[in-house]
Formats: sequence, structure tokens, C-alpha cells
Amino acid sequence: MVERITASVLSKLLKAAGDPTRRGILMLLAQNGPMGVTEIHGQFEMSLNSISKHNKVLESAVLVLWRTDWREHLIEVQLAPLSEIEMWFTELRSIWGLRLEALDTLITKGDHKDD
Amino acid sequence: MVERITASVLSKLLKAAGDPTRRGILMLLAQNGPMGVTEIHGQFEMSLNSISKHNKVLESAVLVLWRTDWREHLIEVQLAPLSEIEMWFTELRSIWGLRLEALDTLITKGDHKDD
DNA sequence: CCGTCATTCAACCAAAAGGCTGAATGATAC
DNA sequence: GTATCATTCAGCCTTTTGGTTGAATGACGG
Repeated sequence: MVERITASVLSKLLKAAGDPTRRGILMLLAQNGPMGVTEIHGQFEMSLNSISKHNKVLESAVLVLWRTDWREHLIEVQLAPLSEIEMWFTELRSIWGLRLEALDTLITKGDHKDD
Repeated sequence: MVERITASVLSKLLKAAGDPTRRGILMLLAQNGPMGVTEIHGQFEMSLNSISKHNKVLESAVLVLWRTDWREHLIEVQLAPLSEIEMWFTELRSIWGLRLEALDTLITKGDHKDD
């Protein structure tokens, strides 16, 4: 039942990654490991609330998750979902490649229909 | 001077790919090769003008280009820019990986550093 | 020249995104 | 209990996005 990646998941992922602030947050988390919201906020020229909103967006795209480590709310980057995007790219390229192959076959077969 | 991919290019690409209609158009073009706007329009439940707008967005992200083949305006998919996204993913993962390595080194206190 | 088809431009509109501030909640420390 | 710090919720506002329609442009075919 794995079948096709749902469009909505893909859209969420791509939109989440489409914002520069959110990419900044992902980078920061990749470098530093899990961080609190306030700590993240320290790295950006933006209100803490806006950072929190961005985190929510990242969370809903599952690019980030909450590690409630006893008393601390830490946010941790989650890179695995990126591969869904890459899978879609792969699919696209493969379809593109198949078409080129088919074209090539047509040409080398000597079928030269006019148009 | 290639170095870092500019944030704006990345944002454009990701945002362009973030819309399901636009991904549909890219898929369609990958399958069918270059198509006219009207031809594309035939595949979607949406006004021709909206399709044209989406094409503009794709064009400005360079995921698509115009082949003005004599009298025909054909739109052709352009997959190369996707690799910029993948490069950013790779960078992210590598930074993440480096941090894990550093952590590991810390834990094993340096006496395990042959590889 | 005129009609037709394909594409684009312009204006408009509703909804979502991205930012802000201020209040409310929750957990710890005193 | 109360003060304090961190996080989230709730409005508000502005810009962008994604859609619409209608008019304008441009290239043939008659």
C-alpha cells in the first residue's frame, strides 16, 4: 500500500522548505542538534512568535519533531522526509528518460513520418 | 564563484514545485515532451489563463522554457535545476552527519579515531 | 482586409502566508 | 503562593498566491 506519495505530503514538504527562514532553521538544527525555540530565536532577526510559527510549519511537514526531554522542549531536525521529494524527482526524471528512449527507438527504427 | 546556491533561486524552485498543479504540468511535459499552453490546458480543470500563470511561475524558476519553434510556442520541461535542490539537501545531510561524527568522537574520547 | 485561433496582459477577488504584538498557559525557583 | 522564564494561542495587518473574467495582441487562412 505504499504506492504513490500523496500530493499533499509533497506539497507540504516543498512549501515548508520553500521559505528561507525555515531553511535557515533546518540548517541551524543540523549544525547544532536539538535546540529550544528561544535558542533558535537568538539566531534570527525576527520575533520569537514568528519563529515558533515557522517551527509549526516544519513540524506539520515532519521536517522537525519535538523532543520533550523531561523539562526541556527541544526541536530536532528530521531529514528523512526529504527523500520523498527526491523520489518524486527521480520519478520525473525517469518518465522524462523513458520518453527520450522511445523517441530514440522511433528514430533508429527508420520510421520517419512527416509532420 | 559558483559556491553557495543563492537562497532566492532555491526558494523559487521549491515554491514552484510546491504547487500540485505545477507539478502536474511538469509531469505532463516530462511524459509528452514540449506542448502548447492550450494543449496543457486540456488536461486540467482550470482556466487557460491560470495554466498560463503557472507556466510563468515555472519559467521564472527555470523549470520550463519556451521553444518558439518557428510559429509554435512550445513549453519544454527543464529538469536540471532540480539538482540545485538536491545539492542543498546533500549539504544539509552532510552538516548533520558531521555533527554526529563530532559527537561520536567526543563520546569515544579520541582513542577510537582510526578509520 | 477580415475572421479565427492561440497566447498574453490587466483588473479583480478570496484565501493563505508571513510578519507583528499582547495575553494566556505551564513549569521551576524562591 | 508568587515571581520568572519559556512556549503557545489569538488577533491584526500586509503581501503573495492562485484563481477568475474580459480585453488586447499576433499569426495564419480565406
